[in-house]
Amino acid sequence: MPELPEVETVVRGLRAPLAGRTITAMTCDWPGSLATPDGPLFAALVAGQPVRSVDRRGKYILIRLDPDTLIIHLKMTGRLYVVPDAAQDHADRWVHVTFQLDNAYQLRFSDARKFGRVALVRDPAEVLGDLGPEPLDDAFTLDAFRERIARRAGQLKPLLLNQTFLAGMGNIYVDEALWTSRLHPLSRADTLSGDDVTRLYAAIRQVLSEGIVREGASVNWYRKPDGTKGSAQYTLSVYGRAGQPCRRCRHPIERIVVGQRGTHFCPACQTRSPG
DNA sequence: CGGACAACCTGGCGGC
DNA sequence: TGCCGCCAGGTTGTCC
Repeated sequence: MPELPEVETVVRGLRAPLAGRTITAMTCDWPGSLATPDGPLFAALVAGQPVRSVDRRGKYILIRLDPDTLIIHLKMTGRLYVVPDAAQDHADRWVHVTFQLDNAYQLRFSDARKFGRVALVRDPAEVLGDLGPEPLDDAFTLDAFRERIARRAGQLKPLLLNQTFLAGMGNIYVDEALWTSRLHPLSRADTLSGDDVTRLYAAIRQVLSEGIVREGASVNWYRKPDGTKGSAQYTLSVYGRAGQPCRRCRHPIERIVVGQRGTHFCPACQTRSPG
C-alpha cells in the first residue's frame, strides 16, 4: 500500500520532528521487525546517534544518522510517527519498534501485519540493493525511460511493479498510470509505439506527483505521520473501482489478476497495442 | 531470464 | 451475534 507518494509523505512529515534530535535508546517486541542487526546489537549501536537527515529511495525511508543509517520499509501496514513519550496513539496496539529521542518524544514503528522491516546499516546499499531509477528525479528523462523500456519484453503490469526496473510504483499507482496512458496491463513492453512510451512516461510522473500533492492514498492502512488520512483515494480512476463506470468512457471497470495482483482497468479505452 | 507461486502475517469482511 | 475462511499486497526466495 505505501508506495512512492505515501512514503514521500511520511518522510516529509518526519523531517521537522526528527531535525536536530539524537536517538538515546531502542526497544523492540517483535524480533522479526528488525532486518539487521539483531536486537541487542541494534540497540547498542543506535543509542547516541544523531539524526542528520530523512530521505526516501523508492519505497524505503532512510533516516541518516551518524555514522549509520536507519532504513525502514513499511510494506503493507507499516506506520512511522513521532509522539511524546506518554502519548497513546490509536496505532500503538501494533507498535513493535520504539526509538527514544532526546526530547521526551519517541519515533514509533507500528505494523499490524508485521511485514515491514527496520534495518541499521553503515552503507544503505546493503539494504537497497539493485533499485531502479527514481521516477520523479530530473535525471529520469523521457529518453532515459525509452532506453530502459526498450530492453524489456514482458507485460506492463509486472514490469512497472518491478522495483529494479523503476523504484516506487506499487499496485495502486501502476493501475492508475496504465489507465491514464490508455495502455492495457497485459500489453507487452516490446509492442509499444513511440507515442505509447511517451504517454506512459508522462502518466507515471503525473499519477505519482498528484499522489504526493494529495499526501497519499489511504485505501485502508496508510496514515500520515500525524495519524490522518491522505486524500488520493478519492480521485483514483480504476484502483478499487471494479464494476463502476470508467471516468473517461463510462464502460464498467474490470478487475483481473495479473502476476497474482488484483489489476483494475477499463477494457474499452485501455487498448492492447498491436503486435 | 522469466514466469509461477509460496511464504511472511493478521485485520477486515463476506457468507452462513 | 458469532464463527469460519478467505482476501489484501511488497518483497524475497525457490523451482521449473
